[in-house]
Amino acid sequence: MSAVNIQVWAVDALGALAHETRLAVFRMLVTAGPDGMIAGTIAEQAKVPPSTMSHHLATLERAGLIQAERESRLIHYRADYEGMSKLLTFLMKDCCQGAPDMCADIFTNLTCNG
Amino acid sequence: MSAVNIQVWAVDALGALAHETRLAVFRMLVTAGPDGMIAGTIAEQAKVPPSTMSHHLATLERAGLIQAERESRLIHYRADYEGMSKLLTFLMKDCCQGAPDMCADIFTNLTCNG
DNA sequence: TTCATAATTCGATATTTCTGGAATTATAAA
DNA sequence: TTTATAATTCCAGAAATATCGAATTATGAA
Repeated sequence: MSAVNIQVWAVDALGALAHETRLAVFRMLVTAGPDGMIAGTIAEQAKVPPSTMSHHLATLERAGLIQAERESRLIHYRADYEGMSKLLTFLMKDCCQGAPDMCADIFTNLTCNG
Repeated sequence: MSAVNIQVWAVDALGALAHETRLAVFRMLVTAGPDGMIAGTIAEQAKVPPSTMSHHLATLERAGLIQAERESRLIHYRADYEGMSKLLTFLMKDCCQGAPDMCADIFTNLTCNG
């Protein structure tokens, strides 16, 4: 996941998020924090059949945006903060180069309390 | 573009970027700065036929990530910094809520000179 | 073992997206 | 008006994604 061209990976990660259900799930897991959520609960909350959700979760996991961990019969999914961070960093790098003004604007608007 | 649910728009914007050629074009335009680039040049640089590129440019424009402006026979495309900023802000909002630690990390790593 | 539960993988269809040559539109020069 | 250039839109086939019931795997309890 790290030897390959980062842009190729970014396309994958963006594609994983470019879906109504998957984006909702990802946001759900990010706000759920480190404990994450159980597969079944995720499917239920998103109102999607388990088998469909399983595909979506696999897509997000392959893209390095979430992580799975089995605990007996349940599987916990949690956001992969490193992947998330990597994607955001990648997206921002170029603006900084090409349009530092706007980059500054973004930083101004983005505080954890705003 | 602003009355509709922002998550719906985000899915669209992410989808627009989730393509090797389109992501490359978008980055090209971001680094090109406010002058932007001409459609033909973009197609040439990306090694893609004009008609194919036209579709991709339209996709990015519909998603609010780039803007087009005709100047006689040429059409200039430039990055839409507002759209970009909106997308990044949207993606970050949740992490701040769910994982302020990581959010802080991202901010630390992201400076226009790093 | 046998049964029950949680989740995934299989398989087959439906839908969406991608691609690029041909035709068309927009603009300007001869 | 005629010709040329830049770009888009049309169209149709190819490729990739999405969906979800049924079958399967993994785990634990009776």
